[in-house]
Amino acid sequence: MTLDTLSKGERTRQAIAEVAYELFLEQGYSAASMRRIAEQAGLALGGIYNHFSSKEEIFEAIILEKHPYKQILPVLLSAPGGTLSEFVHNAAHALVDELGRRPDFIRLMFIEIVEFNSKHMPLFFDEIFPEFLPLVQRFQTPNGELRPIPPPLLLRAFLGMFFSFYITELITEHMKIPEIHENALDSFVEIFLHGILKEPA
Amino acid sequence: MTLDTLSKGERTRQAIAEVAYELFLEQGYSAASMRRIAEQAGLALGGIYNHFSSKEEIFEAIILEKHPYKQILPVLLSAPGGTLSEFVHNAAHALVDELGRRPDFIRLMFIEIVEFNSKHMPLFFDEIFPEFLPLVQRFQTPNGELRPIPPPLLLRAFLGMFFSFYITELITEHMKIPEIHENALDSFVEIFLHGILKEPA
DNA sequence: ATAATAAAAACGAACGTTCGTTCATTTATG
DNA sequence: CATAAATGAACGAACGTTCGTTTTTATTAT
Repeated sequence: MTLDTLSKGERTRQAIAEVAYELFLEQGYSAASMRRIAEQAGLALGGIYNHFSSKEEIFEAIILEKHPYKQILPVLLSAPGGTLSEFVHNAAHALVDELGRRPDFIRLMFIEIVEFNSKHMPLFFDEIFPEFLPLVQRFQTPNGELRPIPPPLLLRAFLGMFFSFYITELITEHMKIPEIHENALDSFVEIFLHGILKEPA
Repeated sequence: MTLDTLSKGERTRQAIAEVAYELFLEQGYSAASMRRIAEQAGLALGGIYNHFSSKEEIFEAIILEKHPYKQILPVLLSAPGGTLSEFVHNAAHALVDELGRRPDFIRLMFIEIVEFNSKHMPLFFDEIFPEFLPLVQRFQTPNGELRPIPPPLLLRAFLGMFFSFYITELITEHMKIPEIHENALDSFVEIFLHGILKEPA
């Protein structure tokens, strides 16, 4: 996985993807040109096509690798918490913190929605969701405190809930009314827990 | 304001804006071409430039006219409610309902963020916020129940809070866990009221 | 009303760029 | 030495915008 063990081709491919990622974030998909990607990646225009068959294929590779859900996975996997309630609380805070540290992430979602009408999302969900499932299964014991909700649903609810919370913060961050936001995340956690637990926490 | 009283020029201008609005929503800003706008608006390519000096000027006109905040204004202005709490409750529900009826609105915001990095937003806020202020002033009496918060802040908090709630719903709507969402809006209302009132409702 | 007239609007070809992609060729790699 | 990678010119298409011209509109004088 280090630089030396990678073939020349693989290194170039990653350089292209990395540069394209930055340009897509800066300018959007259409406005970021193949010529500029090639230039910044340090190779000729035509050379890109030895590694990707089209511009959209570059974008698809980036979506799979850099989507916020993918970036957030290790953060959630390492969130502490003995009980389910503790874990949800910690995982939610860890997720929102991490997203706050990397506001660029969310733009990739926006770009996909605007320029592709979410057409890559089914593929993405199929690829990424299995990686999240161990999180859920950890607490899904036969007589546990969890209501019998299918794991994919649980997962989508969690991600949707706290991803949306982050977007909330993003939009309202410049409004500077701390009283309103101070405990908002914990309110979200409460609402979510109330939805998935047999007995209220 | 009827069709007859409008000059030919004004009618064409509106037709262009209307068609461009739909195309921008469908394809994004860059991908929607001037030729296609002209074609669908029923005039020649060059004719557009008798009414708009550039493609971006069309987008700016659309932002001012079709931005969700603008569309939501009359809905809020006509929301009933004797007390502030009642009004906030009704206004929040009216806003979320109206947005739910028109999911296209939110795409315009996404497009602006992705393709223009929010560069039109300051202009937009200056144009649109004064129109909202009567809403706030209605309840800002010297010894009222409202904490002394500057009206623009109050306004931004309200719009941010319930706009974000709508986005939440948008993202999680296909997840189908009704238990979680049933009373979520009222939870938002509670949180918001707790933030702006001297005494809890 | 009708005709004259100046202004507004529509036309469509053309401009210069830039786009994503291809390809024959050369260079570098393993 | 065979294969992978890089080259850069070239392709056709599409882009936003301009411009000289024609047509339509709205206003004025008859």
